[in-house]
Amino acid sequence: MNTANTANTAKGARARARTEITAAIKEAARGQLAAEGAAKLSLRAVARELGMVSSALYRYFPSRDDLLTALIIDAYDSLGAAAEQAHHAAADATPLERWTAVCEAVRGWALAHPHEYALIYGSPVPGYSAPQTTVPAAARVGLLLIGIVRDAHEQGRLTGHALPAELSREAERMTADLAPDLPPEIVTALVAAWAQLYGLVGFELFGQFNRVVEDREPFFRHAVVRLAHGVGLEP
Amino acid sequence: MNTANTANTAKGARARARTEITAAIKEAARGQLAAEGAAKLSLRAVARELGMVSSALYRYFPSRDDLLTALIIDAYDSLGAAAEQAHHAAADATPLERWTAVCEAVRGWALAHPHEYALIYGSPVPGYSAPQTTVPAAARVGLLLIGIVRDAHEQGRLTGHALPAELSREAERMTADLAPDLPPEIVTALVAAWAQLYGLVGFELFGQFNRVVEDREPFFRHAVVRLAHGVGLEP
DNA sequence: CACAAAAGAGAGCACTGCTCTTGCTTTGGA
DNA sequence: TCCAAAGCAAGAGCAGTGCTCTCTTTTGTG
Repeated sequence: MNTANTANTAKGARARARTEITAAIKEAARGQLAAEGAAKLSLRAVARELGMVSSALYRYFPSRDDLLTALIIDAYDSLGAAAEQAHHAAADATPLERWTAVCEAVRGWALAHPHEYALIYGSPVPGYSAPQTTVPAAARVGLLLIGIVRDAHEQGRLTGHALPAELSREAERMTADLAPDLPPEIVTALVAAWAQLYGLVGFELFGQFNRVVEDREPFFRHAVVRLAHGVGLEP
Repeated sequence: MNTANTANTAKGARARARTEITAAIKEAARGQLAAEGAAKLSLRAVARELGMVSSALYRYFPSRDDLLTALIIDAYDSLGAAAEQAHHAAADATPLERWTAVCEAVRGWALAHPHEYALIYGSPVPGYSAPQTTVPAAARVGLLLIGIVRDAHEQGRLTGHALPAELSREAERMTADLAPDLPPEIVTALVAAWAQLYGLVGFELFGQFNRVVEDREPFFRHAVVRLAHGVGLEP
């Protein structure tokens, strides 16, 4: 997959055609995904759209689930890129403003790509267990949030809340894994806020807010600011 | 001629058989759901398991999606019942304790019925739009949380946070709909916490916490207490 | 009892993911 | 340059799916 970068032109025409066709397949599949959802993504329909026969597709993706996995990775990357771009555009703002910028970028991307969002943050596909390949792409938004909180911490703009004793071990473990330079209570709150952010987005996207929350943008913005407060970010 | 009874068996044998078979179908479908997930729920397999032919199933459910809808309603009810039972068991405790009891019941039910949880809080099925019939069942947990917060409010154990001006209209609309006796800032925070709760549960269930949060029970408990604080519940 | 309504059985349609075999084209090394 | 090897597309075919239609059997009731 991501091995054909530098040697792209050096490789023969065949290899180039391969990456091109692979991209075309993903493109067509993404189209079906956006139109009908993951459940109705049909290899045969993709093949038809590309003017090939269904069995030819198996030269590029060994199974339907592998195609889905490729789309999942792309979706994570697309979401991560959107979040990073929003963060970059707010680079000079306060940590709280950068936090909300990233969160709103996540929401915006989700609303623009509902089926792709459902693919990565909805129910996992049948027997599929997220391959390790998705991890780096999936981590991008989280890393962004960690970075924002780290900056706030360095600026002395953080106030934590005490942790219960039963959680201290796990909090320290998570801290060592994710951000050893931050206090454990902050890291814990950050991880929870990370999950809660996707709760807000998912509820809006999957219709749970129908007839409950109507004017969602200000609601989301406020919820996300309160989320930041919970992590310790001060205005 | 003989026996104009039908008083004790008001519905007749046929109607009873119908409800029995309907229940058996749902039961078998639930089994497949738990074993393989919603995507692999096959009408034919259900029929096979029951010793009927697939076409006979259509006398009970007009389509596969209708079967799924029935399972969705049952799942909402099962989750709602679990939450209500946990709430009832903690009836004499403080609002904060009742809050955590309900939240932990939701998490426990989700862990015990992952595929059913995915059915109701994961990505919606292809073209399906939640029929209005699911609403009352879906609302049970939310009503429970509203009731807890209302009790806390009556006991004077609530402290709200100011809302931004852009949100005041929507906050008042939601308050009028959901809990006119509560302050709008509380209702807003409550709705957000409701969504965030499912973010926490979903991330654990769908594997987003893998290699991130290991000891999840204390993490969840603490997160849920902080959630309650965010709504204004004091210990 | 007779008759209409309800239920089951079976065949069949259009579709799916996937495999296997058969030819054709490109490629890289001798 | 030539040629075997590898890559690729096509087609047929298998087992499975949701769903519809027709036909037969069962069953409750007038």
